[in-house]
Amino acid sequence: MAKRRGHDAAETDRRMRAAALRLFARHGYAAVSMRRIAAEVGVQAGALYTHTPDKQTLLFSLMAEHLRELLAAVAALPPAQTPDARLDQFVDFHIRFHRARPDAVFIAYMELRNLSPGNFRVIEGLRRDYEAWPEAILRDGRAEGVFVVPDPKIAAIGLIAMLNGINTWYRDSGRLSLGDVVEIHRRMARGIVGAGAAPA
Amino acid sequence: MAKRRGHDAAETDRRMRAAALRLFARHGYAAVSMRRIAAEVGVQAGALYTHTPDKQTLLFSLMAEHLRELLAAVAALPPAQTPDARLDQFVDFHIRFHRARPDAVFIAYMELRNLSPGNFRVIEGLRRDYEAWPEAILRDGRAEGVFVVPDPKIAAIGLIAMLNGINTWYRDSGRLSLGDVVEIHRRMARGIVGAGAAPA
DNA sequence: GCTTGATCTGAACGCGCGTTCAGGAAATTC
DNA sequence: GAATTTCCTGAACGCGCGTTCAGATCAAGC
Repeated sequence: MAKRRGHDAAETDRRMRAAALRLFARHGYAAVSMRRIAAEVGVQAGALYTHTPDKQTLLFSLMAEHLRELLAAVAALPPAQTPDARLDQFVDFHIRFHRARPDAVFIAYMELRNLSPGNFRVIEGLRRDYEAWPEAILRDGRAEGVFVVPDPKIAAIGLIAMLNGINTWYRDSGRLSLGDVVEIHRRMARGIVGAGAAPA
Repeated sequence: MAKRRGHDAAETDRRMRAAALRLFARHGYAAVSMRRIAAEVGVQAGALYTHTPDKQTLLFSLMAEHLRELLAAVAALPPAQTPDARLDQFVDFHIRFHRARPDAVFIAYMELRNLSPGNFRVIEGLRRDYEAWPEAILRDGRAEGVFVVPDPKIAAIGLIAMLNGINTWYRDSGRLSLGDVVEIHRRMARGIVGAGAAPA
């Protein structure tokens, strides 16, 4: 537990990933060089290769980490009973989880085309695993007769697309609080699944 | 009207823009070189600079052209009377217009960060002009008492986000026809605005 | 058929890219 | 306190980048 003076693998690793996340989100994978990431970390470019085999793997691991955290978090939600309650819970969870990680979300959606084919398949699989959660809620709600959803898969994807849009415009300093935004989208989500809006 | 043999400005111009549109959409602005665009056109890289002052302006003009076409098209829609009919019409229009131009749509949403600040402001303005169309429909519907929309601006943005998601998964060879997709999203759009779903 | 003007070629400019690697420095192990 | 291990530096590799420009080519105008 001696004090380290700059040669701490775990710390450099953390810094590298944080810098890459921010820079990839801000400027795009192709536009960010390893030298620039290294400069943010405070090392020379070559030192990064102690912590990642190459730039492509760095991108992939950032995306995979984000999606695995997302899946773990959604799986850890406390059980809710009715489809309505589960939908409300999902909307709240999705908005808040994604709002807390704008850079990772941005990368996970925008940099798919910069993944190698094999890495792309892995990420796509994780994304589909996540989409299965709202889809199951919609399917169950339809089976119980409380939702009217012609196509649960498309409705789930559409719901996620709508919720993801929030990250492009929401600002903490804006007109609406995050709680307002959640409430508005809960209502719209209930509308999408034909659950009938709550009384005004 | 003599037959040209390779030195036709208009033709080269058209080819350059078509190649840039496709390559930017496929690989991203930063990852596509002027040499690669030139190779698709069948000229040397230097020749492109007869047709665009630089790469940045080429990207901007592709985005601006797309958005101006979009605005012209939405303005040319035949008038519809009720808010319900206008919403149905908008959903149908948006889906079909965007489906017909996947590359331009992709670029207009993904390459915003590669625009210079001045160009960015122009494109953002055009996008807001478009968002004003569905927002007006929602606002009018609420004024007439047929829509229940707490926040028309957010609902309009959410609606567009949901509809834009289609382009990421829809394939002509898929399970659903484009007509099916339109119908499903018309229903979900009516749900978002609290218009009550049509009978199953 | 010569001149003009538009269009393209081909080479060049300086620069930054991802990645590698020999060697040095510091912490850890014995 | 010597040996080992871990992490980093600094230089280098070949390559492709956006852009420029002098000169070639060719259709159009007179």
